[in-house]
Amino acid sequence: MSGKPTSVDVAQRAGVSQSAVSRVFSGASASPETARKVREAAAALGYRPNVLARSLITGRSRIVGLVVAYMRNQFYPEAIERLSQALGAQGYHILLFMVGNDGDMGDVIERMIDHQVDGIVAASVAVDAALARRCAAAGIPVVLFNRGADGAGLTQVTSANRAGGRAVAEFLLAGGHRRMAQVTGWRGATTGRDRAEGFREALREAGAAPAAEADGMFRRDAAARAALEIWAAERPDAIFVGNDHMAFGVIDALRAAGARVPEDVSVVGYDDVGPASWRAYDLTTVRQPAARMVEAAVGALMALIDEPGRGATRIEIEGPLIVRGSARRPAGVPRSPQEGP
Amino acid sequence: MSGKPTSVDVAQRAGVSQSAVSRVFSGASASPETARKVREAAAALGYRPNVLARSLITGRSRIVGLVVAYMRNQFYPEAIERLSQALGAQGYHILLFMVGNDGDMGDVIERMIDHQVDGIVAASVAVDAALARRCAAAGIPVVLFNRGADGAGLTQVTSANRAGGRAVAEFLLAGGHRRMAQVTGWRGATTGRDRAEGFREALREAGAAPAAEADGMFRRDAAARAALEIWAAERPDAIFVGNDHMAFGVIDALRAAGARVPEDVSVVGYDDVGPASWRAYDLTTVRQPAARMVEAAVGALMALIDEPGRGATRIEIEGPLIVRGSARRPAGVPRSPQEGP
DNA sequence: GTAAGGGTTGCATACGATTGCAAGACGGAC
DNA sequence: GTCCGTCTTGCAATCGTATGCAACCCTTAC
Repeated sequence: MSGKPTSVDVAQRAGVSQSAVSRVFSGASASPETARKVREAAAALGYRPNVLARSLITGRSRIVGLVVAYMRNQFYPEAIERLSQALGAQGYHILLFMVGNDGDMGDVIERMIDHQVDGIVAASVAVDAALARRCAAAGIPVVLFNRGADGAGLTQVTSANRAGGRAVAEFLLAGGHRRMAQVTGWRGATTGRDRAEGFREALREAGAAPAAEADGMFRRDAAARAALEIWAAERPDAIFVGNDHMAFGVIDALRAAGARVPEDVSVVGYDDVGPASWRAYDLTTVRQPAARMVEAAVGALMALIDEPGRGATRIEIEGPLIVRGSARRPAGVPRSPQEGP
Repeated sequence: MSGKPTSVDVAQRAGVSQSAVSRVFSGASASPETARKVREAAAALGYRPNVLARSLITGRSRIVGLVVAYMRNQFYPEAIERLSQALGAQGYHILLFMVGNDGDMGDVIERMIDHQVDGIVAASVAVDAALARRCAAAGIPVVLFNRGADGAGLTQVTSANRAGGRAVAEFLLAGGHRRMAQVTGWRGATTGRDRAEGFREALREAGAAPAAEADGMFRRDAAARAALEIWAAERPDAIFVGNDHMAFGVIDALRAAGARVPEDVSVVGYDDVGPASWRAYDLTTVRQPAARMVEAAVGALMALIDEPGRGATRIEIEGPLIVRGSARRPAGVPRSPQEGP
């Protein structure tokens, strides 16, 4: 009784067995009378169940591992904030892992398994088939967030990236653009690829093709450089950038080169992170509905935890094109109404 | 042997006792011969020690709880990224908690204690004396990051906020500004208060005083509104904003009101987050050296974990004023050299 | 009055590791 | 050859909780 009180201490004080205490706190059946005595004793002693001991025996930790790669893209802090809330509401906690872009993902997975996490959310991180197998072998469900995986057969939640890319192309076409380039997200990521392909596809259907393409690697500086080269070489009248984070860099670089946005060149992004609505950028972009994506991801993860045999699902959440001032608008298309305070 | 292999399985296969396996993996002494046999058997079986069982008995989880309030200020994602690395290097993992600004901090602390975290890092979160006592009673050291606490007697790591505020005032004075206002960080936070006081102090010593003051609450929109009111009423020639996150909003608002930055009004921020160096803002600001602050915080936490009796320390890390284009420069003062790629 | 049945309760064991203790092994000094 | 000290090693207890099993109570139906 010197350190933290245990269930035994509570049992003694309440005049019941240790099992009774356990049952009261784990929700198993107990008579109202017993429950009352136990709760009173527990309150008097300041008892709280030891989650480690509980996890050790039940095999469930009520912890989910969260892997994130690149926090400088504002989309992820925003998503993490929401994930934290959604998982918290389900009684889960977050064990956070950050990996470099080329991350030693294997080690991270191993450490998550060590901690007996009940599930894993991998945000914008590559999980290959081998890692997926390790998790499956350990009985730990995985949900990919904002990234797909090719052969791994994992559940994934993304926005409707292809449709988003198409929407951008159609918007630019309708706006009378003729020489449309794109600085794509990293080609090694489904997210980047799908957006780019949707864009290309819609152009093709209109009998057009991108005036230029370059891989921005999801990195601001790389994207800015690529955009400058394209600007110098091709003088496009629009550039579709694979995400907002890169688009800010592209706009800065274009302006530094003397180009006016959108008078000389339209720029469209993807994500609709906070700064996209800031006056300095006023970015036309495709919104990724973080709230709904998180909701779906958590829902899918809970389903997998409850029913391990369940097959993989691919969830795509559609998001609207948010029309602001960084791209010339087709006649009759108004700015999107501003949201929030 | 059906599920995950345990130390008993390894022991059997290696022909040694279970204790021997434990000793090999917990770094206790063992003969080279035994160690070899154990490692081989473990490798063959794919054994990894169960950290829950280990924590249960040792009382140390090698997990630190991280509490964060406001991820929209880029400083925190950046800091978290570094914290993750620094703690990882020490063999610690992060259990992440996000709280609203008015957060139910009590609940969070309780849940951290439940998980037997070895330490807590509270980033920009208010920890009052009562909560501090709870942690002390549970034997869990706490380090405040980027925020001080008044009566709680906790170890804290901040930048030299008062000195930073002074530096801004001196820089603006030297630049010939005459009507200097400030939009402070939240007055309820030491960080916001100290910066504001340093600023005021330096003005006073020069025989001046702020032309206007308002509390920006560390929130972008509140700061922007406050700045607009000040601009309309006082026409200051400079505004010191309590952090970069608010400063971006202030600049956007001023420009929207037709003011040119810095020709009509200089704006200076605090933090030097990533976007401060972006062309659209090109913000003169006081750098908070996140790397060194994190290093200090982790160092302090490790010291407290190793030596629980240790008294509280207050660490202040000095950061330079980064001179860019958002504020008129004194003659002869060059822009700060650009860092990084 | 007795049997059946549902709901509570306590006993004892299990989860998978760490660690104090005592016994064994080995080497060196005398 | 004996004695002592150091290094290994196994035994067994321990961390704090969950849970199967059996005993028990009480109610209801016959």
